Amino acid sequence: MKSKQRPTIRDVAREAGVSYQTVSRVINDSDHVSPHTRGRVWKAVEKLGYRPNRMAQILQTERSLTLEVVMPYFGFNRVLYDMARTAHQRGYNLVIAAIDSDEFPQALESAEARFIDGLILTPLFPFIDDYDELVRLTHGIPFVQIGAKLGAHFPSVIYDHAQGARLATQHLIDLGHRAIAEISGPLLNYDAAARHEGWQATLKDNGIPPQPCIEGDFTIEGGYQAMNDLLDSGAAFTAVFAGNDSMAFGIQTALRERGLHVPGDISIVGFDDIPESAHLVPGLTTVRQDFQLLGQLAVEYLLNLIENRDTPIYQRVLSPRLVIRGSTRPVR
Amino acid sequence: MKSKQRPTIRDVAREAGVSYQTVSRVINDSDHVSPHTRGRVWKAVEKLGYRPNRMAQILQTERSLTLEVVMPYFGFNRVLYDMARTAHQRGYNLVIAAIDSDEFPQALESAEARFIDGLILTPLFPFIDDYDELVRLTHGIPFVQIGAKLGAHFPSVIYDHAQGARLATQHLIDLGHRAIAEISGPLLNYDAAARHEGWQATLKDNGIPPQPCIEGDFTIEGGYQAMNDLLDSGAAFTAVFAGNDSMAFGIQTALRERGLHVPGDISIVGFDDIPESAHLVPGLTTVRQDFQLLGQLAVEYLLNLIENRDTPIYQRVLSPRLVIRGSTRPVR
DNA sequence: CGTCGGAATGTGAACAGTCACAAAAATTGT
DNA sequence: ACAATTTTTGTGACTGTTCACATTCCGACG
Repeated sequence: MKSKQRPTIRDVAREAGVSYQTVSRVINDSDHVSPHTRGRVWKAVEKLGYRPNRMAQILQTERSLTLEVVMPYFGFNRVLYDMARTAHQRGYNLVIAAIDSDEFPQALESAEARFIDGLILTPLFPFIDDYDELVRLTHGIPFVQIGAKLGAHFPSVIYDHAQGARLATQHLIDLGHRAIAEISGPLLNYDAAARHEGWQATLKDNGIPPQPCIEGDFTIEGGYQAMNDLLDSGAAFTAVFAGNDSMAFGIQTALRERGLHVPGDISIVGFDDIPESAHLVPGLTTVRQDFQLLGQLAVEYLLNLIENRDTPIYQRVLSPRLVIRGSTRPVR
Repeated sequence: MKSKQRPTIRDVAREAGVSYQTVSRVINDSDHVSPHTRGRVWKAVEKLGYRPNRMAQILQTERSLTLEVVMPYFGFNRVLYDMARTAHQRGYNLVIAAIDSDEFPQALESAEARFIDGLILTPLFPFIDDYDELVRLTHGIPFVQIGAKLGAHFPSVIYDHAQGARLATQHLIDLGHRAIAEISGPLLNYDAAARHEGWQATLKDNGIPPQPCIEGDFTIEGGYQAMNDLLDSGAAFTAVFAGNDSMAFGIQTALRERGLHVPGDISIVGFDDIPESAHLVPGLTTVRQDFQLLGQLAVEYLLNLIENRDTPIYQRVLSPRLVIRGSTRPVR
């Protein structure tokens, strides 16, 4: 009696007195196995504590039931867990490729070698907006991009950031503001750029001349720094549109240090509606995105692409909505 | 000429005019291959665009170079990305098992079947504090637990939360506070319980009678709710120790709504030092933990356990530190 | 009563590598 | 120059599973 580490399909077959192929059929829930045999096999599986060797299965089937999120530090960390959860519910695993942008091609090579079934991508340098080019790079592995450019012709799930920025800016204009500065996110980020354009367009549509804008980096400290720069520049404004809520936190601190009151002197609108924003003093008026939903939709779309070859290719665009709190007030 | 999908090691061998074993040696950077042959093989690899099939390698070697984080929703989401990054730097992948507590045993079965090399665990119901029991459940896969109980005799990386709570409470006492309430985290969470004990012990050490405590859930809304409950109970206090910063946000809102001023009427100390805390008004005095460091140390320890069989088993305890900001002030 | 159809089961050959050992080639010492 | 040694290369077997196809079994029907 040899004591092997792990029982194999053949051990189970011997135990149950059937062929290994029959065991394979049973564990794969295949048709054409008599209930009687099925029972015997399961009993043997139970008795030996047999678990199929996933790697052998993957080697044979070329399906790993694994999705990979390829993303740089910058961005969507907060959706990771929810994506993993959605994947798990459909029987998939989710692995994170935490890469620098220049490792993108290698990461995709590696994904192919590991039989990754699908990819969640974020926009990466250098930006690639061509579907065929992306298909080539991903070696034909189905993918969905989050945070893609509006209008991209490949599978993607995004928020309409320009629209969100329009809501925010119009809200300020409706309150009588005309001098509306912006602290934008990094403009080579599509989301940041779209918000920036929405702000610009809304000003223009309302006959307001161009207003000052400083580029931040989406962090609290970056917002703080940018607002100080803006104040130092001597620009006059009664309201600020912040590229995201984190920067709004820093902006608010910078204003307070200069003796400027929110919303008495300056109104602020943010973007994202992170949980803390409702509890700032005053509460932050902001544009809400549901990141959890975004991650969930992206994974579900990806799974459909994997499991139904004829799933159509589209861009799903979600509409953000304005949440009005205490940080905005009619201009004096 | 058959046009196979993917070139295999044998195709490369034929192309380079060597045996498949030699190709295997070259791609594994093994010794005893002449520079000349090595060159020929690499050229063939290049020419055919050969990439080793990871699944075949794993099947044979029983090493997947993959770590798995097994965790429920509750907890350490924010360290995911940093752990993935640390793993990546050492050539490992990281997969997330986003499970409910009752799926714990299945998750570990599955990990074994996928030849997961190491596990990052968080405490899960039912709590298991026995090393041998954990080894049994994990099928001998090396693991490191984060957020383990202080004094646990298995590989773990934690902060000393009781110590952090002592720093926070002593700080309030030094400011003259004696009526120091607590809004704790969920007490069956080890971290929350340790903070709670640190608070209690410090009061006792200073000859202060037991103070009111309400159990929250670590969320902003939970903190808001708990503080309202505390105020409704009619308890008298001049300071609050919050189980974490998120709850401190909710607590501050609740106090403000009741017309109580921070720090004028009530001082608050939080725990974690999330980035937003510095930008609350007033800035939140809190106990700082470096989550990034925690994740990084856990992954590094895990990799050592995997790669050196004789890595000692220990609990690494990090010391949090108090960050004093505007939310605490001497008692009136 | 032979044979036909369909369900149930079994067999050989992949899948793409690595390991252990055998064989050949190159290097060294005497 | 020849045996001893070392380095380099090759061969057979094996990892655990699924696929494609072959075979057996069993009742029903002409």
